[in-house]
Amino acid sequence: MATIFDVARAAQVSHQTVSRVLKGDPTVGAPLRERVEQAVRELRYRPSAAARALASRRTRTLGMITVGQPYYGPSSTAQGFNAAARGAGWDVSIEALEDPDGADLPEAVAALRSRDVQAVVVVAPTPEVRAATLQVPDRDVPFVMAGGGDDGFAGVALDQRAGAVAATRHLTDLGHRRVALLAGPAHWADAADREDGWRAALAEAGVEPGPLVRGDWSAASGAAAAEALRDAGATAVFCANDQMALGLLHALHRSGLRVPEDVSVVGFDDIPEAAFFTPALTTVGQDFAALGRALLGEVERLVAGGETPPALAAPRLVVRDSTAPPR
Amino acid sequence: MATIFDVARAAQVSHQTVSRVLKGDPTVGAPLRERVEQAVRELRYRPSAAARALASRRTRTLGMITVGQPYYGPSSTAQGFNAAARGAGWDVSIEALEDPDGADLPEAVAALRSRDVQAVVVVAPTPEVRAATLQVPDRDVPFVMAGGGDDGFAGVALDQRAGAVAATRHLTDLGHRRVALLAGPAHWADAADREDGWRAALAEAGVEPGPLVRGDWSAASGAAAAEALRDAGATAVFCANDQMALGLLHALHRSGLRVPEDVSVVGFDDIPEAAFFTPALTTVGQDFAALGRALLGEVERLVAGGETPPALAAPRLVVRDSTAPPR
DNA sequence: AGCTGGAGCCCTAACTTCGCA
DNA sequence: ATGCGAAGTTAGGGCTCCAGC
Repeated sequence: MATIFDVARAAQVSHQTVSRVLKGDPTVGAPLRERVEQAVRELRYRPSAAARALASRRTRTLGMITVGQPYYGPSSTAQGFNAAARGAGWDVSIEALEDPDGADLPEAVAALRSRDVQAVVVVAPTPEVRAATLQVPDRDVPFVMAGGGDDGFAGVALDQRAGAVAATRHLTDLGHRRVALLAGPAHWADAADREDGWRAALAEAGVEPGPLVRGDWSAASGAAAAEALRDAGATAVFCANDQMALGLLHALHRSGLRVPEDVSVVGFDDIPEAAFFTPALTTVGQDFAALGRALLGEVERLVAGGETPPALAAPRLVVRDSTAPPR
Repeated sequence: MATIFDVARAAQVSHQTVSRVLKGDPTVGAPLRERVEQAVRELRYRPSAAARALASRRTRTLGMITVGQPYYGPSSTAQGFNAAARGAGWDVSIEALEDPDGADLPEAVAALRSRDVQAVVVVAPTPEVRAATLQVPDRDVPFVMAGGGDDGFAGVALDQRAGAVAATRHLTDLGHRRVALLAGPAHWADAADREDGWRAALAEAGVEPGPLVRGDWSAASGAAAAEALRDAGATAVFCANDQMALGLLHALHRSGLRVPEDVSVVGFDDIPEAAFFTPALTTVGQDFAALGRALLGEVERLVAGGETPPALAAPRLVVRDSTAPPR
């Protein structure tokens, strides 16, 4: 590969001038700039990221840690973050954890650190991974959590609470007085926010909170919750994500209960498949790509001291066929 | 940060000895090795990846390009690849393309090249992205395609054809004589393999191929295909992925046809939700994590000249409730 | 065999020099 | 002289590799 000196020789300038042209320094005169740019093109010169990092002590690299199953939300968030980062000239180094308990987190963080990433973004952090992250010695770069910061972490999250309020209010507006929550796992920030919203909307409507059953985000856990929900006499169930709603729909169908005639069901996330559930799922749509971009905004704020990223749009209710007034 | 010289001083050896200990060189004597290891621990020394890359001209970094929607299969494959790569000491730099037509591919490849990645893995390459990849000038590192190589690319794929044969044979064994294919998009390697398997199994059973309708992997396209499939009188449909099967189930239900009584449906992939479709979907399970590991194996073979990775386990049929003998 | 020393990888940052109003 | 804009020069950054001892 050509080096910066080869380019300098070809353009008959010093290597420093080449460096200046590369970074768009305006103090380089037009004629020299031309010559350098042409030499770069002719030699197909690409600067070496390694040498740059070594000399400048900045790697222009961010670390991204993903956790758990490849669900739609986290995957979309990661993708949005990625695209935004590339657009801003960042390189993204990824570490996919296999263990939701975070057993492989130290190893992953070590790998990112030896890469000298300038910040780390954690997507879909389980409570265990959050805790493990706190244990990391010498956290000398910013960590940003997708899905809400706390415990001394920065974080960015969509307004889950507002989404949950919209979903629950939709049910009370339909006349439901026994509105259950099929919640996400305890200690997850996302799950807690959705639970808060559910409680708030019910309080506002003057309705006692219905039964609360906890799942683990999976369709299987949604199916497993069906019996308890039915026994508790819920006429409507707000599910903390679409997968659990799918499992619930499945189990209700099996037990002979009809949706929405016997029970109304609302999901959360609006995964692309939700419109094709049977019946089509009423759910809450979220803009994960925007969340990804916001994560990058927060990272840049922490790294370079930019301004606070603009607030994210609130999730919006998408009404389909799985909700109706109670009988 | 501590440098290798700091460690050398603390351990009273030369920096070169430290380097040897770090890479596990057996020519270092036990006492020195001890001293060095202790100094490393005490100083919390981590080698600088940038300096290493610069000096050794090897970055120990792989590029991964992902394309399109975050579907379960590709996401799982990416995750498996990632975990395997970290285990083998590779760093993975990721580029998520937003445009399935590959408009942002050159930019992504340029980013990876300036990072001096030693190989590039492309997950879920659309035909457009394959084509765009061929246009990349100076492809000086190996490119490995997940989902089958050709056009001068290396590739690793699960045996889609065998899976498709199993799915189709299951339907003919049940007595179906009019077995349709809800195919993936034209020109996708995966789609073609599944189509081949369908044809082969039908030929073997002495059954004329039923209608073939093409979708785009999405549930929406599966729903859109329902009418054409019904009009063609198919009693069974093999869908090239689970999402399209979901859309089909949904549309069939709406039009009053019952599954499996009126039509049998088989999917492909066995996404975690498939067991909770209504009815539970008979489908073909694939080990995406193994595919991810095999991708890494192929990369290492190309980079270091290792042995050919072992063959992947064949996909296996998972029979649930969406298939039955024709009436 | 077991260890040390120095050169070199490719850049950037800081300083220096040059030329001209 | 004075100052400033536009270039060049030098010194590392932290490691591996290749002689040497």
